[in-house]
Amino acid sequence: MRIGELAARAGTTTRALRYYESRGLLTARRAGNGYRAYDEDDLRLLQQIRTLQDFGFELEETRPFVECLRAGHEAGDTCPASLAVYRRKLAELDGLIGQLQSVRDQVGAQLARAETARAELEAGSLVPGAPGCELTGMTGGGTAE
Amino acid sequence: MRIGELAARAGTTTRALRYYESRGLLTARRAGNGYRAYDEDDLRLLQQIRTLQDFGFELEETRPFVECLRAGHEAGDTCPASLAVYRRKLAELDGLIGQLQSVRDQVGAQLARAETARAELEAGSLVPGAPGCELTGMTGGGTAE
DNA sequence: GCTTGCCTTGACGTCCGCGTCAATGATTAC
DNA sequence: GTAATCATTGACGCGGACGTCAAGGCAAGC
Repeated sequence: MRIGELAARAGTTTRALRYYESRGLLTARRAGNGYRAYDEDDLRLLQQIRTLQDFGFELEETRPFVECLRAGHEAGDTCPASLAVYRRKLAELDGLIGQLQSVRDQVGAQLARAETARAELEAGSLVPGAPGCELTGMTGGGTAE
Repeated sequence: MRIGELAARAGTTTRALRYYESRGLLTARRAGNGYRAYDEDDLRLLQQIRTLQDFGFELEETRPFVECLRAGHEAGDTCPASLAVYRRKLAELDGLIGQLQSVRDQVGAQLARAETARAELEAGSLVPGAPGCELTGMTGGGTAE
């Protein structure tokens, strides 16, 4: 199997495969003409990399899984180093989710506050003799788009 | 106020301020010597930018807030465009949090599965006459770090 | 032969928010 | 005077995972 076919079968690009090779993952043997030659095992390595990449793992974090497969294990996550990466990633995800949730709550509170403030401004602007604070843009409740 | 003082008061760097200016946010007037000159209003603009940046907003997303303040409003989030950014950000955050939660759950499940598989392998390897599947690395339950 | 399509290596571009360095000029401290 | 600090513009670097282009070699169909 050549690089184009492998890339297609794994749903990625030849550029990515060459990049992985440059990083020391997914090394390929060469055919007589200099073309990279891959087999089904390489496809499994690549699928392992892609799965983890889709999860948001960095390339370096996939290395233990790849090495585990290269060592002959039937799954890339049976080796201790892979489990350690899983655990680190879980902790990292939990921390990140917590941060994002916190930001989400703060932004939500700001939105609620600002909406209330605007509603009061608009109510005031409808009263005769209200102060001259211009309400630029759409004054109605129109939702853009 | 010159650029160094403004940066210090806002807890950022002169480089960041020049970058904001290059993006069209936070334009400064110039003193006779060519130095940038800022006032308290600029500090408020900058604080608005920094707050949103700390929330993870992209620079472009802070623009409506800055323009709102420049238009004379007492808060940057009273204008409709700012509210729209808040709402988009909330939706974006919700989507992202959901994705991360999904990934977290999948990684957690993979970890549990792999741990179980390893436990069974180790149990098997303790039995005389077990197949020759090498368990490389730490075989015990040692938690690294 | 010719064209088309795959392959090779090498190198620069992308995105974003700056960091860092360089060379030079203004201000301030002593 | 002079040294230290602050300012200016310009330009390159970074990280991560590639995209994209260039210039050429190899293979297959007609």
